[in-house]
Amino acid sequence: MKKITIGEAASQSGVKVPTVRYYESIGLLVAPSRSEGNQRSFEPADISRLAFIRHARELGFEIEAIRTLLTLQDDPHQSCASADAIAKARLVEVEQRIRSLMALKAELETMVEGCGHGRVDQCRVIEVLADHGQCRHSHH
Amino acid sequence: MKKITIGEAASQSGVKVPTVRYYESIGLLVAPSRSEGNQRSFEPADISRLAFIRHARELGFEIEAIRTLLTLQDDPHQSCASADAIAKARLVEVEQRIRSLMALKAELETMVEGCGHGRVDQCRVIEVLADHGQCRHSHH
DNA sequence: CTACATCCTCTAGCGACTAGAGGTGCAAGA
DNA sequence: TCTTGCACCTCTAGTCGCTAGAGGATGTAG
Repeated sequence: MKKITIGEAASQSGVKVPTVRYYESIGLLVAPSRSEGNQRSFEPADISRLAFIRHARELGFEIEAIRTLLTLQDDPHQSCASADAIAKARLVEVEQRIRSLMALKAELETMVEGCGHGRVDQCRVIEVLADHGQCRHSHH
Repeated sequence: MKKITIGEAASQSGVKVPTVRYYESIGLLVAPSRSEGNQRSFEPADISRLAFIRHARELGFEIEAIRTLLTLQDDPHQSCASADAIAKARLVEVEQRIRSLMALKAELETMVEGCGHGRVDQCRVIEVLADHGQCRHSHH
């Protein structure tokens, strides 16, 4: 077996070197074997696992959710109901976040459009911030 | 003058009590006078300031941006160009975040729809996570 | 053999709070 | 007046998911 250094594992998976060590430290990655000089020696499966983690992080899953997803992946005979539930929960979160950000966007646009670029005492940005009652959406 | 306790200031501004103390500790709020028994005694202007901060935080402005906005508010004769720039920058951030979340949403929907609710080895959720190449959008 | 990149561990820091310990102040009811 | 009990005080440490830096060891190319 060829030895994969942490640097190679990092560049191949797209996870940074300190982050790889961090994932090992929190038990998301099984501690790899070491070389004579105490350097980590990864295997191809570790790189897949790192790529999995990275992708899940990019999709906004939390570390604990990823931990669950990884244990599911490790035992392919289990029902995928948990994986499904985690993904669905994440979808709901994302949808809520989008709605909330759309409301924010509308608010910010009003602020920016209304700004006459004059002095602060006529500035709509400051004014709206100071008075929530001027918002069109009350629930952000 | 009537004395406003931290609890009243908190409930009237919608900022939590420990958060009010936190804002004072980082200098976002001028330290209020104290009662004989060393308890904070706020004034109405402090409540407006807290409400301003809260509103700005809800709109996603960072503390340092809020610090700038507050100094602008304190001096109404200044140009509001800075306030305008801060709000515009925040608007751009929000727009980017929305685009990114829309891509995520699409990805998550594909995952969830494709899940046959069977066993993990056929689960599309796990499969897509393991292989970024299956994504429709490469740039999340 | 000498550079120099990469690796190692460990601690501390980021932002914006939040939680808890351990103690004091104050107002209202018995 | 006393007591109950909530609200207040300070201080430290924890949250999440890394990231940065110190100070030293290892590995490789010329």
